[in-house]
Amino acid sequence: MLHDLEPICNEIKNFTFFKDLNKEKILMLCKGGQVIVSKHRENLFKFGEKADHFGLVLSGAYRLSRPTPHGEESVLYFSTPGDVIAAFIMNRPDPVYPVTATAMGTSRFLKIPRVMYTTQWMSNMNLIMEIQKSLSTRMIQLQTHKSFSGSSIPQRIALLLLELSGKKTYQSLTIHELPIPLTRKEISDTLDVTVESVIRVMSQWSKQGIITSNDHIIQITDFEKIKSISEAVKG
Amino acid sequence: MLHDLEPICNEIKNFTFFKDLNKEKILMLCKGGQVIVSKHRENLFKFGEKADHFGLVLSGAYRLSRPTPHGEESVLYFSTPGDVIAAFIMNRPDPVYPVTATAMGTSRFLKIPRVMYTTQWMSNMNLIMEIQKSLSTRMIQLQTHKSFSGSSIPQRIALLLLELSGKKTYQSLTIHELPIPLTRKEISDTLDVTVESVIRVMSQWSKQGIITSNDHIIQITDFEKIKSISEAVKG
DNA sequence: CGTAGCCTTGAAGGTGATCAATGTTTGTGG
DNA sequence: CCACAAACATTGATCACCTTCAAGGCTACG
Repeated sequence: MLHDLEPICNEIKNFTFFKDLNKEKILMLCKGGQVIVSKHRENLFKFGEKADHFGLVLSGAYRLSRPTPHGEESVLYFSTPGDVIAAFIMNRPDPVYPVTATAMGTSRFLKIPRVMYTTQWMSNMNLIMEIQKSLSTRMIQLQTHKSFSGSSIPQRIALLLLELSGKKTYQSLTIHELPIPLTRKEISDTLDVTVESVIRVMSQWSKQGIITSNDHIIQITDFEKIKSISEAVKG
Repeated sequence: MLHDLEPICNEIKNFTFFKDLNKEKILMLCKGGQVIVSKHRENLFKFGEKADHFGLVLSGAYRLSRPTPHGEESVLYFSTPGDVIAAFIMNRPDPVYPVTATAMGTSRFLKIPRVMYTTQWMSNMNLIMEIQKSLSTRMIQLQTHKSFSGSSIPQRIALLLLELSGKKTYQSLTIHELPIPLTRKEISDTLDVTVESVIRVMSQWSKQGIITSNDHIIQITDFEKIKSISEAVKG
């Protein structure tokens, strides 16, 4: 079992969570781990299911969402490589997944049994700090989204694009490309509005040359314009 | 200094966070702590300020909110006695408060220096688990709110009342009284809608005898009705 | 006793949802 | 490799819900 993880070890040792750890320690933390390859739109786990694993995004991306009362999906987060998923509920009494995790394109995930968290992970001070840091970042992000929920749809889309473009590693001076391929539906589910509304705004922007989109890859071509829209105050 | 905390010790030793700790240990954790008495509408700290303290709600309640782009306040959480506030950002590099904390009526707060968190609190496994549990609860609650943001205002108010009534300790069979006195404005700021909308819905309910409110104390008199409104699916 | 915070009601208007129809792309199995 | 289904994108028309604006009353408190 441990030998299966050897190649993975090299892949993950540069992730923030493991930055100061040696190979042996990493193998300890991931003991019993298993690499899952997800096809596009395939679920890793679903909202409400018994949560007996947590894990690490290796490649691709996963969309974390929840069903709404109307049968829609409310997207809460886009997880990219290096993100730890579902860890923070592992020390609850009888945990269930608070979200559905769906692959966006072919993606890979290192699935780790729950006990590893409560025993190995929790006894590592550095790791605890990192987990709490990433948790607080997510929390603050959610709160930011909430505080913008009263804004107009164009403003909220602009803010989302800026937020996501900040995730990217490489930054060209003029063109900002989002690191994740996004459908209009995914954007609308993130903002909890209808697809039609998102399309109306974004096709307008496309015509005006503010953004470009090709095969779900969105580029911000007029960064300043998007920024000013995101900052607009009505009244 | 330590002697000042002696009486506080008895007050807090029954809070969930300290349930399995003896007096000495509690005094260790709260060393350097200081009791703050807040008047109604007084701020403990403000969004964006340098965060060098965290702490514990002793009595009363504090409303945690953030400013919105329109100059409104977006209420994120109501903290009641026993809640730990601002702890989860203490191990960030250069922390600022992610919310404003405002007293709702006269309230008391035990303010603890940041270093206590990174040194004492973080080295206590039980405490870490409790912190993570409460953090994940708050996180899930925020996510739940988000997923309901597409629902109608009556439905969202109903859900909020049910959620808050669940916080109460004593449960009469028929009448459910909210543990926190709430203004319509606070409700509207929690749901990020206008006061007028909230008033229109709630005065309707008052007339129909579904709820009663007196001096900001809200009682749910027809629990089943509120429940059915909260579960309504349009279409 | 005046101001500040909260509650209330009404009228008008707009933003975004809903519904419907159609085109495009992607993926799958015969 | 084609046919068909499924997911995604687009556009227009209609309308409800909620915001906005305005005006007034109530209560608490310095």
